[in-house]
Amino acid sequence: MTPSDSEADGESRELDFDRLIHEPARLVLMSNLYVVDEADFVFLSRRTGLTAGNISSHMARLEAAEYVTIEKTFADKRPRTTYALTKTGRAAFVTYREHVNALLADSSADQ
Amino acid sequence: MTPSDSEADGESRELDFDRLIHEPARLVLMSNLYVVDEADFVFLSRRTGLTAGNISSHMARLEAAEYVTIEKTFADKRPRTTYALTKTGRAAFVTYREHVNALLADSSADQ
DNA sequence: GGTATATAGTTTGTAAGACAAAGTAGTTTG
DNA sequence: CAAACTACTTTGTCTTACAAACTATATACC
Repeated sequence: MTPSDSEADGESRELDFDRLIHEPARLVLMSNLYVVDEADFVFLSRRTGLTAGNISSHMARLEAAEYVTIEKTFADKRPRTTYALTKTGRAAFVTYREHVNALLADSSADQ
Repeated sequence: MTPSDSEADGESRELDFDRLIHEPARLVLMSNLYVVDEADFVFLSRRTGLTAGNISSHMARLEAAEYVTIEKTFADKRPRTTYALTKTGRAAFVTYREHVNALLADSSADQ
């Protein structure tokens, strides 16, 4: 059987949501960025509890996908890295949220 | 920096949700199982579009975690594998859904 | 001045695991 | 009786998330 065989049915609960966002660490980072205009490294680190290495590498992947912009400046002679969602990133996040909600919505009809 | 440094702040958007459920394939399988009492292999295959191999291996992992039960019988001389959520699995799914909703909820306050 | 400590990150090594492809076991069809 | 189909399970590979190690600069201590 191949996955494309599923075209046959009309209303399958699909699993085609954005893996880049779905990954927990990035999901937390993106949901934090979504509610603000921008956030810096130290803030996100304190806020999420993610290690420095993970923030760095996950943000690099999000930047590669053009979901976030990374800006490096200096504040008080110290490096300061500021992250922000791009329009693409915002749109992708909204779409992702819709996918998740659609999947979880009808499972919360009962309870 | 270690992750435990984050204990300091009061209200961080945490990322401690159940990876076993979070994985897309398993999330789809579990959300399908959640709304019914039980479902068989063929039904889930058609419904989700997942390949046989993936259903098999993911269900094995869910069984190992005692989130689902796997029952093998014969129907019309053919093997028939039936899956169902356990109480533990149901509870874990509810908790997972709450975690996700909590994370995504305040990001949908604006829009 | 030099060396220890802190801050703000990036790079790297490894171990886990998701996926498709290949394999197994039995059944039906030509 | 062999080819094809059904209903799965096992295996091999490739990705990737994570922590640990590293880099670079700044400040504090002696």
